[in-house]
Order: sequence, then structure tokens, then C-alpha cells
Amino acid sequence: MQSKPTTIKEIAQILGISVSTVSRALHDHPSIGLTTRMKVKKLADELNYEPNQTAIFLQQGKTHTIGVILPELSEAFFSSAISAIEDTAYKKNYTVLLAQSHDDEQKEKQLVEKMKNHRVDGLLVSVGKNTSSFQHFESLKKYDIPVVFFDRIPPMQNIHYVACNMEIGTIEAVSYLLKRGHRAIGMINGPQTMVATGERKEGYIKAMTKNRLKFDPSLIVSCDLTEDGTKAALDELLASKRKPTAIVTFNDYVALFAIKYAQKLKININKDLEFVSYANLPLINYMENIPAASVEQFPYLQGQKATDILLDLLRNKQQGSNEQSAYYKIIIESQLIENKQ
Amino acid sequence: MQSKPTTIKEIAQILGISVSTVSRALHDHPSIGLTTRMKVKKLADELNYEPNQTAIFLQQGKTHTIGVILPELSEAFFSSAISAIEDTAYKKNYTVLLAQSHDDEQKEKQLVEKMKNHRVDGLLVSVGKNTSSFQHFESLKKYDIPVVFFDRIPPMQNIHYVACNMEIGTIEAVSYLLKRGHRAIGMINGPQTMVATGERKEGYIKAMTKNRLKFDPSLIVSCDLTEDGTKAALDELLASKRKPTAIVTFNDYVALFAIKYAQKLKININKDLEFVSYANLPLINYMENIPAASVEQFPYLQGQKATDILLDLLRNKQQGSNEQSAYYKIIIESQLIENKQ
DNA sequence: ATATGGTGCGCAAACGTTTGAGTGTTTTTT
DNA sequence: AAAAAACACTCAAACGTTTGCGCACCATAT
Repeated sequence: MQSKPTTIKEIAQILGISVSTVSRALHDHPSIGLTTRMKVKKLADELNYEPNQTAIFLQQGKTHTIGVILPELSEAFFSSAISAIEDTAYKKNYTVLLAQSHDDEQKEKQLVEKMKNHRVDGLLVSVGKNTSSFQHFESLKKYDIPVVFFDRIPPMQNIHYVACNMEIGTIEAVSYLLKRGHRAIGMINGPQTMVATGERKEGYIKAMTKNRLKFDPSLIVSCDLTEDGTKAALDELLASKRKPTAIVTFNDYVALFAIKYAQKLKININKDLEFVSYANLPLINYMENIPAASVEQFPYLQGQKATDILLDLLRNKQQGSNEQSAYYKIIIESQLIENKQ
Repeated sequence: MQSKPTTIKEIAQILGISVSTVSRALHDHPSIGLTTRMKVKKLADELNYEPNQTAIFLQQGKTHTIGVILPELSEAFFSSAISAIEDTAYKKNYTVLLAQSHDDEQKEKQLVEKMKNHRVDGLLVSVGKNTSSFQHFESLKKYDIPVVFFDRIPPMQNIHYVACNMEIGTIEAVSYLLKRGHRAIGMINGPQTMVATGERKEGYIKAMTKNRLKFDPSLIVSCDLTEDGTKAALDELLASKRKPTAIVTFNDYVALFAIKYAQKLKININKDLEFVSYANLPLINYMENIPAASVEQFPYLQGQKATDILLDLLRNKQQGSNEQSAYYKIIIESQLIENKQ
């Protein structure tokens, strides 16, 4: 029994009235009499009428849907963020269209197209770590599809974004290590292409100069965030003239790779070599050797804020306020959290 | 400059031909001449024409979208599953509409309605653990919206599902430990209320009897899956007459709690006390002391299979094959995976 | 009796696309 | 040379909804 859903047209026919009357009756339009309104609602209820959203989408030119593009759903940070996005969107009666780029620039571009074709009302994006061209986002502006970036934001001028300021957190992290007596502090940083990489470096330098210590560039090494890359980076640090007694790593994953490797090298974690990291992943609750502290980046909060902003933009757009001069640039201050061992 | 997207109509007007010709030209319909076809495509390209999906949705009565309802996005199992679902759907050019129930039956019902209104072509569902009524799923059948359940499947008769059988994996796990010479094998099981707890216990007993060993009930203890509960459970096991030399834990989290605690007790992990667990969480890649083996529940595979089935159902539906007698009931055998240390 | 105004509803266009059924030309077949 | 077939394209309906405008009707005020 695959009874096709009831339409407004059928209701109109049964009641012997016009479709427009039915439509208005269902929307409590004042120009419809009480009796007909009741009749319509009663019948609609009996026939289990449900408005066909696709028709409404077409009619209104909007879908009440927001697209989300992020690198990797199974990463703790993003799964937490998407959870927040869905929660927030749901409350405002929006639906979430989801896609992951797997850090593939090409796929990211295709996804933007796809989202555009699906006529999402707006887009939430965390850009892939390899993405180097950003034309595909520019093109969205032409179509008046608002985009809010979160966490991994592109180096573009006029964009809305919410991100975590890594600089403050990094300053805190380095200061924390300095306070604990370390002087040779290494850093395993991310790829040069990422904004976050620069921020961490800046924070590192600022923390050093603030404490009137000279900055040794050889103590900062890049890595591609893979396990092998991390090993290589650690090797490089350990081989440098001023062997570091503490290391700030790009994120918890890198930290754990490094710790695992360091243990293989018979290094006593958090005694001979102390770690501080970013992200504050839940998994460190389950572990023995973990970074002494982590810079929390508040993924849930970021997702929430970004969604709030996007929905706000959509509301303003609807009301035709065309002062497109203001850009939301929300910075959530990262915060160093000391891990209880 | 918010130029509205180009439509087929505009192209037709500029070229002085009809919209149907443009539509057919873009679809390489044989009845359109080569020259017009070229002209159309060229102009469409120049104007950056993108078909309006919402119009196509309405026209074709299908959205090329599948809805996914699951309890909690931020849980590792589900974030891995949703990752698989998105990947698989993307390959077949489907899009994913996402929502989480937070194990709330009421919200789950609302989400089903919402998905229906959005005219998703099909639905993928992992039911909340508190859901006790399943009427909201029944109603989907009337509208001919196929549903495939995965992992957490409801007690309904005629449904498609893919799930994981825990008993086999447990038998393997216990047999694995027996083969390695253990005779006193403990089990830290879950709460008695959970179905999965019973499955594990059954598997344990079957493995023992299969190997003609007597089953000692005192070697199976319950715990509430928290860190403290795990500690208590481990204490209980270690205090029993036949002190176990190996332990099967309800899941990886419990295993890691237990391992962490055992280390505090100066027990040599995987030498004095060997662990086997369930889930095979990715986080063990980052860790030093991990269970020797884990019963893998294949979240990615489950998501993938479920999506494959759903897309298959959709394809068959389109081709009008109305033999709705067959139901997919895929059991993925859980499998013991030895962890490389 | 005529204007005024409110009430309750219908008409038809619009959103952008697909597609079955024509229609007029040209080419091929017999 | 006439009939048949192939070609290239157009018309218009359909998908389900919303909404500006128009129209009839009745009640009240002039």
C-alpha cells in the first residue's frame, strides 16, 4: 500500500473549494472564514496531510537547509562540532546537509558545487588542510549564499568566521612550560599552509620575547601531522644542538604519536621530556602517558557559534537588510587546561 | 552583486529556442541537432548554468537525499558510521541529511516526520536506546520510504537491517585467550539490563563448554562502564579465588580504565594480565598499553553496508520491481582483531 | 438609494525543470 | 513521384505550493 502523500489540491477538490483557500486556511490567513478553516484542517488531519517541502523549497527559493563541509567526520573535534551544529540548527528548524572533504581540495570544490545545486540556504565550512586555492568559496558570494567558516579558516578578506585564537593559548602553553623551568622548548608545528601553524609560531615567539628569552628558530619544526611525519619531526628536534626538554605539539594526535615514539626511544615522558598540546581530546582520559596540558579549542562551542551566525545572516538576508559591510569575526580564546595525571 | 542563478528559461530566450530544446540539449537527447546542442552547451557554460535541484526534486518526486537518524554524533562508533554513510552516498551521488536523536524517543519521532517532509528518498536509522514504541517507523512504509536500520535495530518483523553479532566475536575472544594458555579468564561485563551484556555472557559460556572447560560464574562481574565501576570490577576479579590471568572487557573504554588502574597496581599489562576487548577504537593507535586484541564491530562497514542496501532498495523501487517480500538482514560477524603492539 | 468598507473566497501566475505528444521540414525508400 | 521515415524542434502539462489581485456578497454609514 504505497498511498502517495495527500496534496493540497486533493483537499480542495474534496471540499469543493480552491487550492488557494486551502493553503490559506492551513496557514490561518485572516481572510478565510472560521467554518471553512475548520473544515480544511479537519480533513487535512484525517488524510494525514503533510506539506511537500520540495514544492515549498522551489516556490520560496529557499530550502531551510544548511550545508556543512568539513574534513573528517570521524575526528573527535569535528564530530563534536557537527553535533553542535545539528543541535543548534534543529532548534531553529533548519536541517543539516553533511559532507566531508577528506582534506581533498578537489573534492571540497565538488562539494561546494553540490551544496550550491542543492540550494542550501547557507554553508558552514572548515577547510581542508591542503586547500590552497579559495576561488570556490568566492563564487558563493555571487549567488548570495552566506558562508561561515569555523576552526580552519581560509586566508580571505571578507568572510565570516569563528575560530579559536591559537596565539593566546600558545602563549599560555609556552609560558606554562617556562614557569616549570624549561628553557629549550621545542615545537612540532603543522604544515606551513595552515593559518593555525602561523598562529602557533607567533604565540611561541611572543611568549619567548615577553619573557626576554631569545628565539631559536631551529626549535620549531614542521610536520604533516601523520605518524611518520611526527617521528621525523621529533628526531629532528632531538638531534638539534639545544635538545629540548619540553615540546609543544600541533595537536593531541601529534602529541600522542610523539609520546609513543619517545617511549620507544626510552625517554621518560613528562620527566625528561614534557609535552603540551592542543585540542584536549577526550581520549586522553583513558591514557597513561599524556601531555601535561592541552589547549582547549571548544569544538562544540565553535560549531554552535558558527551556526548561530549563519542563521542570523539568513534572517537578515530575508529581511532585506543589505548592509553587507559587517563581517562576523568571532574569536574564541583558547585556554590551557592542565591535565590531571 | 547577487546575480540570481541562470535558468534554462533564460538560455532558451537568448538563443530564441524553447526551454524543452535546451533541457534536452543539455541531456544529450538524440532528437536535438548537433549544432543547437553545441550552442546551448556553450552558452550554458558561459552563464555558469547549474540545474536547480529543488525544481528537479519536485518534478521527479525524489530528492537524491537520504536521511540519517542516529543517537549521538560525537560517539566514536557513530561518527565512524556516518563517515562511511557519507562516503558511500557521495559515490552514488546521493546527499546526506543528518540528525541526532540524543536517545530521546520524542525527538526521534519528530525527526522521522521532518525527514518525511523533506522528502528524503530513504532513511538510515540507529534507534535510540530508550525507544520503546516503533509506530513512527511503521508509518514510513505507507509512504513507500525505505528504511534500513543499523547497529541498534528495533524489535520489528519486516525490516531491513545490518547489525553485528557479538556472540561469535566473544567466542573468538575467549578461544584466543584459551589458545594462549589462559585458563582463568575473567570478564568485566556491562549492566545486566543491556542486551549486549547477555550476548557476551553467552559467548563466554559457549567458548568454555566448547573447549570442555567448566564455567566459573564468579569470573564474570558486572560494571556500570564508568571508571570507578571498572576499578571496582577489577578489584573484585583480582580478589577472587581463581585470580584471572586474562580479562575480557565490555568495551575498549572499560579496557583502558582497567589497564590504567592495573598499571597503578604494578601489574605488568599483557604479561601478568592480558586484556581482550570490544570496539577496536581508533584511539588505541595512539597508545602504548592496549588490549592484546579487540572484537571489531566494524562501524564503517556497517554504515557502508546499510547505505548500499538502501541505495539498492531505491534502485529497485525506481525500476518498479514490486517484489517486496525479501528483507535484507545482514549480520556482520564481529571479529577478533589482534592489535599490533 | 448610493457610496463605503469589510468579509470570504477564487483565479492565475510563478518557482525551474522534465517529457509525452505533436508539427513541420527534409531525407530516404519504393 | 508518392509514401514513409527520420529529423529537429515546439507546445503544454505536470510536480505542489504560495500569493497578489480581483470579485462577489452583505452590512453599515451617508
